[in-house]
Amino acid sequence: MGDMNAPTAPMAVGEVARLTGVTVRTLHHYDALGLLRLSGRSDAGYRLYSSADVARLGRVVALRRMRIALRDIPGLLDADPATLRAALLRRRDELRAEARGMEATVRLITRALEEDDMTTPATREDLAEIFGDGFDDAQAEAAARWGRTRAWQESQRRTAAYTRADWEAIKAEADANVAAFLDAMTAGTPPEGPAAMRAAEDHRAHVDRRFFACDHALQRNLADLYDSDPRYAVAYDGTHPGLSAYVTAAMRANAARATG
Amino acid sequence: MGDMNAPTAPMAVGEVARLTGVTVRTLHHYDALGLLRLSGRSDAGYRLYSSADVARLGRVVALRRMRIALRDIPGLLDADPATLRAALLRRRDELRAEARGMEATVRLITRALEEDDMTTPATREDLAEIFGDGFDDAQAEAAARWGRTRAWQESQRRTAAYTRADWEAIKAEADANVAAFLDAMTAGTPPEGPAAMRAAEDHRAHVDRRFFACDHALQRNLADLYDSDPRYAVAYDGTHPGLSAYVTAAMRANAARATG
DNA sequence: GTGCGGCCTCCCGTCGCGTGAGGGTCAAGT
DNA sequence: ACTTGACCCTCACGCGACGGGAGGCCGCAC
Repeated sequence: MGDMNAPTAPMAVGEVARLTGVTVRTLHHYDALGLLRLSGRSDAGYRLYSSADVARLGRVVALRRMRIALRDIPGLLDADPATLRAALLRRRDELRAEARGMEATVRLITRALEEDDMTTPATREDLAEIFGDGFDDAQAEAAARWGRTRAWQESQRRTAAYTRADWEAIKAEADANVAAFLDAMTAGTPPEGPAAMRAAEDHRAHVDRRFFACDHALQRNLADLYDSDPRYAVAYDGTHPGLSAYVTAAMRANAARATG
Repeated sequence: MGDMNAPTAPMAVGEVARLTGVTVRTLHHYDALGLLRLSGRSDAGYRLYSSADVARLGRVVALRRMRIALRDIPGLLDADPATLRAALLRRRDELRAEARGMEATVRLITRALEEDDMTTPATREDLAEIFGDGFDDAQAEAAARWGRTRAWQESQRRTAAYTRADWEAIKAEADANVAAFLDAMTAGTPPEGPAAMRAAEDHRAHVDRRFFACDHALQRNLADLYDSDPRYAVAYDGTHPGLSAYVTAAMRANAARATG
């Protein structure tokens, strides 16, 4: 009366797909990767899945729900619990890191939205947040020292319109530049060396684009100014002693190289 | 004395890359996409970036830090604030959704780790969590009703070893199956229609793989059993009246189709 | 015999670049 | 004048996990 072979009758892709919730294309893909050593083919070439195959696929799907990479899955299907555990721990850490990255981006966008970052100038609070507290004091002191120079006035005029996004880009550029100088110094190359020259030229271009027209003659003046201003020494040497002297030497060497 | 053209001298890719913190390859890529209408080329074919180009690139980089897709960026660089705002809001929502997905995966892995999901049988608490409270009662009632049948005993023997991961897969399969029946019913197709036949056959295969050997003869018995047990009617009809009768009719039709 | 649905095998597309291969260009040193 | 060595160029493949379509065979029902 009952059909005796039905319970173990192998299934074709469509049924397996419906049973497991994956697409037919996915089954093809897994087959192409050799992830499923499926039990056979019909005469017409149809893929046939036994219930053991479907069970195996179920474990694959479970691992995929944990976002385990396909290439790691074959090694985990028949792994001992300790190996599996280690893999899951590692993947979990990676996912947490990714999620944190996403949330950081969400916060970045939120700030951009709240503060109309991209269109309105940054506030003093923004600047303090980006560059650290004490920014106001430094600003006032700088104004007192150099407020009458042309360069300062041009800088003031230009930076007044900078948005928070601008300032963040500026800080990123400045940080990269300091890192370049630091690399050159800790590598033991002299301030006249090619690495320091590149960094000094980058620095000049940075100042020129962001603050005031700064050719190589003015770069020499800027080096003098840095040397004469303890704020710069503190900023550069705070973490790495000797860096400020290295930087100003490189600036002079670069200026000399360019102007003769 | 000063070199008058330096401040506006266009830069080549390497310098721009160092200034903005992106790679040279990225600049090539943006150029290929037409994202940067850069000001020109040198005689040798070198890309030349004016400071305006670099400023534009800076805005591109700022948007990329917000994980805005490259294809959306051209439209946002010169967009009015409202458009930009809308795009940022949309992207933020997407990122939040992605982050939530990641965290859900993290929780999934955490549970798998804590409960040794993949190797040890699930607990009653697991089952209550997956299938809802009342699972215990239902289990006891079912045992009282059908405890002496062979099918029940086989089912008990097999399910005893199922892990939490197994049960979650089972629930996913069952949900998909119910959805298939529901689709067939709401589409107005009869219980003997092809869609319902597929769903009924899937259901039989599901039971066969997961619980007890279930051929088409036994499927008919199972339909009788469903009709006789108010728990099934409640489970199926709870959300969609008439579904349980539709399902058992389909089961009988499928059994008849297969056994004649 | 003729649909129609399901199955097959390629093979291109996705997204944002990384990473060569193979070859010109440019400033500096010999 | 020649050679480094550091730039720059243009292809073009690779990645990860499939989606989707073209073109064609298979099987069951009318």
